Amino acid sequence: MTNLLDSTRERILAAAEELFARTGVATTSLRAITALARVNLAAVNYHFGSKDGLVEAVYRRRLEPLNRARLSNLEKVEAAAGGAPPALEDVMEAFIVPVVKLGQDPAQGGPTVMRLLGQTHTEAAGYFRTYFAGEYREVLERYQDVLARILPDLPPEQIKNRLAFLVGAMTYPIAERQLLELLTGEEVCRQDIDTMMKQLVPFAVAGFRAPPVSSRRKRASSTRKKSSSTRSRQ
Amino acid sequence: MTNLLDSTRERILAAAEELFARTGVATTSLRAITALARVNLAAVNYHFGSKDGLVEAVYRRRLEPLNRARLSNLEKVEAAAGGAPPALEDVMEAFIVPVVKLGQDPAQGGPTVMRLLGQTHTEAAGYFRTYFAGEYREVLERYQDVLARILPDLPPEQIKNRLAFLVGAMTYPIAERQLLELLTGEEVCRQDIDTMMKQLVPFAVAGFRAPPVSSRRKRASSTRKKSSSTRSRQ
DNA sequence: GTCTATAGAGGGATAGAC
DNA sequence: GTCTATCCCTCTATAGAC
Repeated sequence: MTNLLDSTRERILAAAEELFARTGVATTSLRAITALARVNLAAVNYHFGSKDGLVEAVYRRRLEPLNRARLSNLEKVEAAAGGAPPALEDVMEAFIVPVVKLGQDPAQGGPTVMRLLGQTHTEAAGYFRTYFAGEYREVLERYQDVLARILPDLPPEQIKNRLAFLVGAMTYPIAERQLLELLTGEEVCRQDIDTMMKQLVPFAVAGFRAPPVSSRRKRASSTRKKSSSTRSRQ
Repeated sequence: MTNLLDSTRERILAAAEELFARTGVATTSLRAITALARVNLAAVNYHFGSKDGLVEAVYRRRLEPLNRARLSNLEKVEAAAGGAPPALEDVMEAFIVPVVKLGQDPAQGGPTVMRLLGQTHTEAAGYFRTYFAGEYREVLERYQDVLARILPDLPPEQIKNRLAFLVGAMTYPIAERQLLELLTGEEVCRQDIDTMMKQLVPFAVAGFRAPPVSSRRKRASSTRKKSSSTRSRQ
């Protein structure tokens, strides 16, 4: 625990995070990392054992506080509600806001981290499924439980699915900001991620409040006329 | 155009798709691809020029029909509505259903393609931004226009953002099925992607119908009491 | 069009001096 | 803890025989 904020260890972590976020883990070499960090190549193996060890350290440094914040936020929301189910909007914010905070605070990584998080799921798969699954799973389970109390008519599987939708809706725009610039004409991304994530809250709240999908029939309830042409072609 | 479905070219495409989907483009070597395809290593460069050429061909083969279907579906929905704005649900289905179809039809790639699509945005970035941007951009713009007519009170930037949320909500669960298994206890993924995507429709419809977020204040309208504790910690 | 053989670059890791 | 030098591996791409 030699913690000069500028120690070799820290410089490596920062450089690796930067490059992983920019071009992905697989395409980033230790040579590129140590060059950017202005540190010797062998230092990575000394401090982290291997490239995999470094990758895990980079992700863990950000994911742990993120998930802790999500859990503690949820506890606070529940406490404030007494025994009653908390407001759905509060729960959504408890989940989403920690990501925004992470991206706003340069000390926690700032905007760079956001892209890193976006790559988490694709990239991380091979590297540290075990750690990742453990940490993340607890968060999802806790949120699932609370959501089940707020939305008693929504079957558990549909709660899980909608949580997956939420994670995707949050991750993708963060990760693919640059791509979205190309695709949508750049104004989208002039706004910061901050704004975007705040707009995600009402979107997600409304999505969760949508009526459950009945399992056998395909949405039979509404009174709209169905334009059958929609279904005819691939 | 030698089109025996089992030509060397096709075998390479199939093997590459399989491996890209499983472990990503960067970590998949031409050696692994040609071994799986039971084809000579040099064949890749003969048929596709380079690894990048192969990557582009693999993605293009799936993305082109997908986006064409989205556009033609949208046209049909608009035609069926006469001059009036079509139903929001029809538009969402026009966008989402082609992905489901793709995943259902083994001839179009089947379940494998779904993971490939999930990696599209992260992976594709470096390879063929140009092609990708052109093709995809048209789709997003057309949907944007229609959505703007359906939801005249929602500012264009918020329509764009919500489209990004939708793409993420669709992409992530598809791409990370295996990860979701670990995280949520496996029942989620016993259901097929088919079911999941159908559940995405009402989620997205409700999300788009959520009231616009006013730009200056942070959601001042609702009558709920706000538990300020949510905001206190990171 | 298909194959073998190999060039040539770049990767991760480590031994051993300091 | 830091550095140099190097080992050994895998990769993409290509030349040239068939």
